[in-house]
Amino acid sequence: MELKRATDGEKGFEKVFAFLRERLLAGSLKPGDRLISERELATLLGVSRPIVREALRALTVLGIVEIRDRIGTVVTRPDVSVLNDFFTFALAQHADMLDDVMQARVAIECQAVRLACERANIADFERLQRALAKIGETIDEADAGGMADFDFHRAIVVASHSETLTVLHASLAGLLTHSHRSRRELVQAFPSVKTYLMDDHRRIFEAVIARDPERADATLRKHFAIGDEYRRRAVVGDIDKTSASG
Amino acid sequence: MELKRATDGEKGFEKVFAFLRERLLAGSLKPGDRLISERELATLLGVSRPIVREALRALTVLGIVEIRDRIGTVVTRPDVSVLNDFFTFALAQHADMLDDVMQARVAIECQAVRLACERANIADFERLQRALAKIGETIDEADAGGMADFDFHRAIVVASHSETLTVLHASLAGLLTHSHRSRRELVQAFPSVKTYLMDDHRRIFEAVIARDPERADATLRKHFAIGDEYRRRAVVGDIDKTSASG
DNA sequence: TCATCATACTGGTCTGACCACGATCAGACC
DNA sequence: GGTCTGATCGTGGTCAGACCAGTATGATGA
Repeated sequence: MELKRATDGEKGFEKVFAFLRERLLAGSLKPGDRLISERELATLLGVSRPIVREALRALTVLGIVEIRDRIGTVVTRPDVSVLNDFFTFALAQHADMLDDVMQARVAIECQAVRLACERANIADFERLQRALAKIGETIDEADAGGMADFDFHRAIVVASHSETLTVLHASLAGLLTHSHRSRRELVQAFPSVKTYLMDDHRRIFEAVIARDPERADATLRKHFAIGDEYRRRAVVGDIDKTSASG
Repeated sequence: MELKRATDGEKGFEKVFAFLRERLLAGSLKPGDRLISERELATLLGVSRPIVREALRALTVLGIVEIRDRIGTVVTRPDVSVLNDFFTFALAQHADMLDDVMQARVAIECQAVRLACERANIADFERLQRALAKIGETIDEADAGGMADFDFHRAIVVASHSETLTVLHASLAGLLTHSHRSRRELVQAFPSVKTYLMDDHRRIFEAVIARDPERADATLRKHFAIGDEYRRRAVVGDIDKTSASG
């Protein structure tokens, strides 16, 4: 029974995947190129079409390729947003990881704000300013306020003009939306949070405008620390105080 | 004609993928669990087995699940090595992404070193010290030196005791190894790199020992900046100079 | 009690078919 | 001649049923 073999050691899926990987890494398959049809690929490699589809689907979730219904399979420009899927799965395992994820968010944003100081352009400034204004307008609304808060922070990362940081931030943000919302609930508990929210964000904005990375980083970092402090006090039911540890 | 079912709008692959994603994100499917067989899954969701296999394969390349031949499909603890696949593809066509990823690495490590100052224990200190010693021993070797360098930086992240930061850092590691290796080649070009490598890492280590987050962050950040400067000078063919912009 | 073997699983794969729709080109119409 | 229309072909999307090769398990025999 000379089943298949001989052609190469890999079996089925691996064969197809390796075949495509080779072309993709070598550059003979570039973004925009259309692959040959699944049927051709199947006969070419001596496997069945379902196997070919497994390989194509694998490349799809890796963001390497896009399967277009009734059109064909085309090579896409690698998009970092694939990481989103992975991180969602990877980080959603434990709920107690929220604090930990927050640390990663701080890491990303503090680096982003530094880069933003160097790279931000007029459009970035305007976006930040709009987000800042929005925070002021929605200071008393929980949902809208939370979104405005997040938009500002996202604007910082966007202003860094780093795709990697942007994607990582977006991935982590999904897990932290609750954090943002609960933060806004502090507004009711602690009136001083209002000035904290406005002043902090404004100071960060000003530091970026001044293109002062050190100050921007420090201010943003302090902003996070104070937010933590507020949440901590909310947990223990402390009364309002303006100061908070840094 | 009850073609597709009205139970859900998604079709085929999406249906299965969404079904499994739900369980995985909700936590009803935890690492170590064995999924029901492909056949059961197929009948349960009203799709064919090849479709189920597409979904399982997708989860496999995402590192969420492992298909064991003739055993079954089990949920794995998310493994970052998947991201290496992605980055390998991405970089094959997009070499300029390296700088961008480097920014993410700086972000992660600088935050990690701050946390390490707070959380590092004796074991972490010892690991850092061993890594530091290794850097000194392998200062003249390209490969071993690069590994020692990377090990030190990884030890910092490990000392942060942040799973998320560790995961992110490890995921970027695939790319960073190249960066690390090429960095070591600078040792030949610039003798002063030796002292730079030793002194910088030692200073970082000392800052962590002193549990001084600000100094640790600043030192590490400067370390990266000087490394960049060396690489820049290597590109333009500059001669050796000890000082570098910070 | 223990070793052996039949059986019922599992994943891995193939075959051949159908559907719905986009693309294409020939033919009809203006 | 040029444009519009429609049939055909190709594409992905899916299905059903089958076979293989091992694993795991339980029944059977020693």
